[in-house]
Formats: sequence, C-alpha cells, structure tokens
Amino acid sequence: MALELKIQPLRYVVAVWEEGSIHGAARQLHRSQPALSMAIRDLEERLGQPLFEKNQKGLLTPYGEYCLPRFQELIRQHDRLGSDLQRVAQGKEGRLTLATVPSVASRLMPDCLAAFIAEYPNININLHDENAEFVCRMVANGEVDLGISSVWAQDEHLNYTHLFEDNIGVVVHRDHPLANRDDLQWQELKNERFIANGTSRLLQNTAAASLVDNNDFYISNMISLLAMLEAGSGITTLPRLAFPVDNQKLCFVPLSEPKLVRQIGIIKLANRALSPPAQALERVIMKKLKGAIAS
Amino acid sequence: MALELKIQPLRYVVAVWEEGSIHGAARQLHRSQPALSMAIRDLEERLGQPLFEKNQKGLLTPYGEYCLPRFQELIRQHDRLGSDLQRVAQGKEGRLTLATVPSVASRLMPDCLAAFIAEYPNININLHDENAEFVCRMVANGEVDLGISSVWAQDEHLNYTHLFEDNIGVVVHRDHPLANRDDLQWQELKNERFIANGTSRLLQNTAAASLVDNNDFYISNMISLLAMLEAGSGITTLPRLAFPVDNQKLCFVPLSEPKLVRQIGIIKLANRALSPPAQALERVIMKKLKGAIAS
DNA sequence: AACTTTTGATAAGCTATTCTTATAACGCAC
DNA sequence: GTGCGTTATAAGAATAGCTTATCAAAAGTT
Repeated sequence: MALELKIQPLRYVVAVWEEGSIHGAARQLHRSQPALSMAIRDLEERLGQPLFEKNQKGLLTPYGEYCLPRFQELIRQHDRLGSDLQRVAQGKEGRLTLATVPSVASRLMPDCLAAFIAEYPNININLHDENAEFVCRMVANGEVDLGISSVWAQDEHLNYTHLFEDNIGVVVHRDHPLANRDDLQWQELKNERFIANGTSRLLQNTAAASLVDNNDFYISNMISLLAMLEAGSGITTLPRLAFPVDNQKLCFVPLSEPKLVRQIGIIKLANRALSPPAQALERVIMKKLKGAIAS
Repeated sequence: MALELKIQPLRYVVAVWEEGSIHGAARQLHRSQPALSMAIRDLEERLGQPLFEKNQKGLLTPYGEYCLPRFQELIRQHDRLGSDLQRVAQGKEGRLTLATVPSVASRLMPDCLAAFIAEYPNININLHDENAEFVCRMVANGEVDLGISSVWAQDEHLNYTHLFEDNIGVVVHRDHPLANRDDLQWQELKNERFIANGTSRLLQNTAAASLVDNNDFYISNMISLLAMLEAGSGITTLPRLAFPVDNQKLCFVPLSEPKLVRQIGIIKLANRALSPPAQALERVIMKKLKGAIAS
C-alpha cells in the first residue's frame, strides 16, 4: 500500500528530463545508461504510470509533468535537510548555552569564546553567569549545555572534568598591615572585620570556616564589596581569579595555612552526549584552560 | 560530500524513539532487531554524531533531539507525496479537461460524466463545447486532454478513435410537405429556403454540397436556428444527435441519397500519453458510447 | 537507399546493501 | 553472584543496484 519512494531514482528522472536523454543524464551522473533505464522503469511500474513518453525519452507524459516538480521539491527538501544536519553535526551551526561562575565568565570566557567563534562563526552563543550552585543546577536541569564552575555538591547526574585550581586568598587594602605579605595563616585574621561574599562558602568545612561562621557582614555584589574594601572597612577572601587584576587600592594575599583552592572544571550531564557545538566549545576550553593557573 | 539520506533508516529512528527501545521498534516494524541496530548505527556514522545515548536507547542525544522532528518532517513529506502521486496515477485525483462538439456535450456527456464522477468523485472536470475544428485544435494545442468530435482535418499529430456514426438529415417544420417522410433525396430540397448552420460544412464535398454552396443564409446559434425553423421560414440539415429530441414543432428526416453521416470519435494527441484521469474517462466513454447509434 | 551514429532495451553477472539467524556482551534486578 | 531483558556483533542469505555486453530501433549521413 505505502509506496516507498527513494531519492536516487527521482534524481534520475530529473536528470533525464534536464538532459533530454537517458544517455546524457547517465554521463552527467557517472552511471551507466541501463542503470537509469532500469531505475526509471521500476519507478514507473511502482507508480503505475509512465513518466516519459515511449520512443522519445526526455519528453514527459502529462503524469510525468505532474510528478516532476514534486520530485524536485522532495529532492530539494532532502538535500537541504542533509546539509543542515551535517552542518549541525559538525558544530558549524546551532545554538550553544553555557553557564559559568562570574570570575570565569569575565576573566576567561572572552578569550575562549573569541577562539571559538573564530572557528565556528555561525553558532548562537548564550552565556549565563551564576554562582557555582546555580551553574550546577542549570546543567542538571538541561537549561545549559555546559557549565564551568567548581563542583557544588556531589551529584551523580553531573560529570566534572577538572581544568585548574584557583587559590583562595585574603583581600585587604594596600595600606593594611597585612598587605604585601607573601602568605597568611587564617589565625592572623581573627581580629579583622571580615566581610563575607558569594565565594565565602568555599571556606565552609575547612580550617578557616570560623571566619565565615562568626560573621554576619555579607555583601553579594562584587562592585559593592570592592568599594567597601577600598574604603578600608574590612577584609574578605576571594579566589585569585575573582580578584580584579588591575585594582590599585587592594592587595591579594594567598592563604597558606590552610592552603585553600577551588577546583574549576567543566560540568556536564553524565550519561548525556553534548550537542555538537558544545563538544566543539569543550575542545577549545580544554585546549585553552586545561592546567592553567589563575594569575 | 552530499550525504544521501534514505527514508527507511529515518523511520527506524522515529520508531525506536516512539517505542523506547530497539526491540519494540523492530517488532512493530516487522524487522529483526539487528536490522534496526545496524541501520541506525550506519546513519549515525554518516551524520558524524550519535542520535541515541549509548546504554540507554530510546533516549535521544541533544543532536538526536535536533534531528528527530526534521526526520519526521521529511518522512511526512515523503509519504504525502507517495500517496498523492499514487492517487493521481490511479486517476482518483487530478484535473481533466475535454472538448466536444455541442451536440455531444449536451446529449451524451451528461450520462458519461455522471458515470465517471460516480467512479472518480475527486476529479476536477472542465468541459468545453466548440465546433469540430476548434475541438481538434484544442487537442492539438494541448489545451484539453481529450476531444470528442468528428475529424476536422487529417492531422498526423492527432489520433482518432471511432465511436459511432451520426446520420445527417433534414429538419423541417411538421406542417411542411416533406415532414413525416421516412427518407429524402437531396434533390427534393432544391427549391426550399435552406438555412445553413455550423454543421453544414459536413455537406461539403458530398453530392449535396450545392445545398450549402448556393446559399447565403447562415445562423450559427442553435436556439435562433430552431426558432427560425419553427416559424416555418426554411429548412436545414443537422446530424441526428444535434436535433433536439423533444421538439414538438419540427421533424427530422434522414437523407437517403446521398446517405450522409458524421463520424464521431475520440480525438487525442498521437505519441502522447493521456493523463490518468483522461485515461479513466476514455475507458468510461468507450464502454458507454462505442458503437452507440444516435437516436 | 545503404551506412553510420546515436539512443534505448534487455540479459547476464557482479557488488554492495540490507536483511536474517545465531550468539555474545552488557546492564539491571534480585 | 544468577537470570532476564536488551543491544552489539558475526556470518550468511536475499535483494537491490550497478556494470558490461549485446541487440534493436531511430535519426542523421553520404
């Protein structure tokens, strides 16, 4: 009942019509003449009507005239789909969504994405910056293809690929007595006014946890936080990458005891393949950031 | 480069997705499980990306999710085209144009077309009535698929299939002295006022030609012609089929010397196949009219 | 008109695809 | 682990699609 059409014989019909003869079409398609003869005869039999007038191939029957544009239409749609799927498969086209923590978004992504769009100019990119927890959640929910973050919580549905470590240190005003030190132990901060921020939870469950625990001064916004510190109103901790490189008034001093790092890596869904553009971006990121050291 | 997609494997992908497993899909499609496995793997390789997550078939990769609706779309278009072409090939759908002489159009076509549309209700029919010359010309020009007419002129591009003969006779008022005769010889009409009409050229090159030749009274419109005759203002000749059956005031008397007939048959283009609906109508016409005698 | 050239049809055989059966490997539940 | 349900793999059969060779028919040439 169904009548299964194959694309190839339809091409033959169109070529014969275009060339005006089976021979010419066969030459153009790099096929032998009987190949076309037989394929077209088979198609005609399956349709139940001849497409070409007998004794004068190249001239369509009325039914053939009805069929021809429809054949061409299906061939067009087929070919369009074929090349579209191929471009998407190769990551040359499509949509890419990713989420990173703000420091990565502002310090590392510009370079990565520049390299990416140079190679894949037709990808629609969507970059979210959120805190580590939210990045993981967006990946887990499928809201983004890829995340770059520290692991927030062990989640068996998520897969973490390590990229580099980011040292955590203390941020103080350059006039502060602790400034210009090469390293610090957390106990030296006991009497400082500590301002917690979004990254402070990295101290939880570490030796320095009490810095945060005994504290109720919290500023989430980075700009406000820095302004506060620049005013000399306290100190905070930040991962090095989150500390603005060109800041004139503040100093970053690594913590040596305990030495604290946040692990930055690629977060993706476990047991789930990446979309082709995401695969491509992952390759770029791995090449650029694998083993990099925040500076 | 091109990437040739075949419809069948696309169906497999859709079925696996619908059924949630290769096994289920294979059962539904009456194929073996490896057939689907291999076809899908081949497709994935050709695309360059997996469509299904490994270890959990039935779950699409992001790329697979991109592909699936497009596969379905192409399959839909393919199937729609297939059934459309099949319906058209069987003459169940399409467009049919034909031209006949007016007498055939009004006396014979109603029956024929009624029988035709009973069998082929979805054909768009277009019936022209024109004189024999014009019918032939429309067929020759491809303006209509089929003509029913007498042959106007020998034309090697046209093909004539005889259907029946139509006697030519004299039409007179019932009060006329010649009325109620069984037959007539043309000489008996010499002194009558002869009104020529569109069918009078059938007398050309016959023994009765002088009836028309020596005459300059011509009425093309059948209604006007009949009104003229009913008023007793003259006589004319008509093929029997062109004489209205239920006319109360006029009589039709066949010519016996010379016995004149017009040949009515199907006119089509030589060396050209008919459209499927035209083939279907031709069958109906042959069955209904072949050898019929005009009465 | 005979001859060559061009074109399409047919037959036989080869190859690649596509399917089947049989069997192994895997993941999952118990 | 064992057992069940599923998928992957291997080997072989069926078929679809192609090629070469050949013939027949039509069209163009001399």
